Amino acid sequence: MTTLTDVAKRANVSKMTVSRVINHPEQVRDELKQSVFAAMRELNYRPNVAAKALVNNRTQIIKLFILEDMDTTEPYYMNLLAGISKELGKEQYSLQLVTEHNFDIGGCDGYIVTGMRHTDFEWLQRLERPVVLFGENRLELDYCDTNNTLGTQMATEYAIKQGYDQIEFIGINVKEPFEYSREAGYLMSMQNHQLPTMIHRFSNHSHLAMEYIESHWATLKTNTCYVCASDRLAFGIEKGLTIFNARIPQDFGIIGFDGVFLNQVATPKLTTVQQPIFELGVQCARMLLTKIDKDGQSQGIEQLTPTLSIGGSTRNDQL
Amino acid sequence: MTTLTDVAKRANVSKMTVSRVINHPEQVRDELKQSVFAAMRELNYRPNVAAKALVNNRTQIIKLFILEDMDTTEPYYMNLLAGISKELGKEQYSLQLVTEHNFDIGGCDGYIVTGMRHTDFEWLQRLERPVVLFGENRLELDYCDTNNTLGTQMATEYAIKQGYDQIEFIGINVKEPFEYSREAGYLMSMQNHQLPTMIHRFSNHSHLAMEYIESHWATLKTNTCYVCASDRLAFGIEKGLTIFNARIPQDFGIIGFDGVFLNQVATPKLTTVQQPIFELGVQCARMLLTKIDKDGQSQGIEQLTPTLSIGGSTRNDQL
DNA sequence: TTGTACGCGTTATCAA
DNA sequence: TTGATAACGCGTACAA
Repeated sequence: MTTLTDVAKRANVSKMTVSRVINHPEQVRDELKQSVFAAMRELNYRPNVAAKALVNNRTQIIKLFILEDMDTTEPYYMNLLAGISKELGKEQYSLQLVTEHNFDIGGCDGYIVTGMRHTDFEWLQRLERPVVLFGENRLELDYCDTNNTLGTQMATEYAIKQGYDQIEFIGINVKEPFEYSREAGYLMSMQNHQLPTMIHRFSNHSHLAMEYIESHWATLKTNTCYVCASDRLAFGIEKGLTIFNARIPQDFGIIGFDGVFLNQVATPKLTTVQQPIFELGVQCARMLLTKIDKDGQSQGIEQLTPTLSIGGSTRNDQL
Repeated sequence: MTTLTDVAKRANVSKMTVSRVINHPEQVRDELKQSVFAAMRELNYRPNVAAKALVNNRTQIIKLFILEDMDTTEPYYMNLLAGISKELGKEQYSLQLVTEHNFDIGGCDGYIVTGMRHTDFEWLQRLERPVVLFGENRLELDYCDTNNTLGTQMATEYAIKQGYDQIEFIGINVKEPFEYSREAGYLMSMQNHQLPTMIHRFSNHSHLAMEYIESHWATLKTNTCYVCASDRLAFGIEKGLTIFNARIPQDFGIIGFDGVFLNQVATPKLTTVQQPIFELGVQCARMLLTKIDKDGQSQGIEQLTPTLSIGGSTRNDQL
């Protein structure tokens, strides 16, 4: 294993110069810098993370809190994790998962928290390291999320453009910001077009949406499009409609929200507001690293733009 | 932050004694041990992972290679990760994900590899740290996996017991050990009962299984049970049968394999061979940590027993 | 059984 | 702009 000292000898400088080349390159003459770089390359130098962590009083560890019951949101997370991990890796950080299974102790340099409900606010505030949330909040905490309002606006506008007569919103009955934002997007678009609104809410389980369709089939009007707050609900709506052999997308349209996995296995595939989950992971990590670097200074919020992924559950050209 | 030295002072011993209490407790008198423990508790001592890593020439990092395309297997992995992470946490290890997105460099103490195909064998062998695979292999590499053969035996026996006349296997057309083992379980059970066997194979996509049913509907015999090598295929079979309003489970039975997510969203819910994914994660990590501890010594294999999760896609009492 | 001295690889401080 | 030194917290080797 090559160390700083090895590189220093090879380049005929002190090890401090090598260290500076890495951490404060502006303090070193270009000439020296070049020969140090050369030495590092020749010796295939890799900094020792542990030594660095020790002297900086850091752990090089980020904890990821997953506060929601994992079974309900699973398909989602691997992409997030991949994004986070990619970004953390760049600065030699590694990851510890904290779930319901191991609410453990042990140091870290910062936290990424997903699935926060407002009841978590209190203990979150007591964390002694920088925190970045994945998911909207209205508590002045730094976060990254999809632009939820924009997402449902895109969905609603698309439904309108495709000529559906009624456009109804199938929401999740939680009192959380992401849901308010999604409903707001729907309401704004509808009001802009002076269309009447209708919102139904269920817990985020496909069978509840399916049962709603089953029990209300007689009263449903054709040429309705359901804009849903999640793919789970959209999936349930689609299954419900399929039971009655409803014509999708001709007589009923369905648009989901998430765009991870479930939209793909549905038949027909769901048109859905696709969240840029991987990029959100990258951004979360990026924001947290910056925050750590700046001694916990607030980093504000970051809202990424979703894309509307067109599937077979909506008409895709105007009548 | 309390250090070894702080604890030592409080307990009126040298810091080496404290260190020994942690790493070689058998070398310390009970009396001293007690007072050291007391001091650690009072001062809320937490070992400094970086310092430990530095002196031991370790990184306290485990890399998790996910070799398959993440989109195809997603729902699966979070449970695995949770299990791995829980076990690693106990010994202050943290995790780095290596996926198609970041095939990065950087040291670690060991590897967990999932989704290995036989073509990966060569470069895997060149890894310079202990490796444990998640998933069967026949290359003498240490691994943890579900007992795949037992799983399909359980499924097949159950189908027989429920009185289905034909029992056919829907396999994945990959030449990998886990698939051979699953097919073997089916074949063994069928032969034990002197029943005729039938195997179909598809890539692991639900729509392929669905299309199979669609195109062969006319020739299908009622009272057939499909034992599938994955929930994806089972899900496709079920969708295909549903198109024709086939009566499930009365006229057709379906049994999947995996038991993560997809079986839950299917209607009716799939009877499936449920893999103990979380526990497999724990075992993988456990095995790897032991292997690291024993200087890379081979740890053999570990096969955990799956459970048959009964859903609505099979009859659940004998005719 | 317990303690002392030293080194692990890095960075900050201060002096040159 | 560069270098010498000390320090981070812990574990090994050796001495007591």
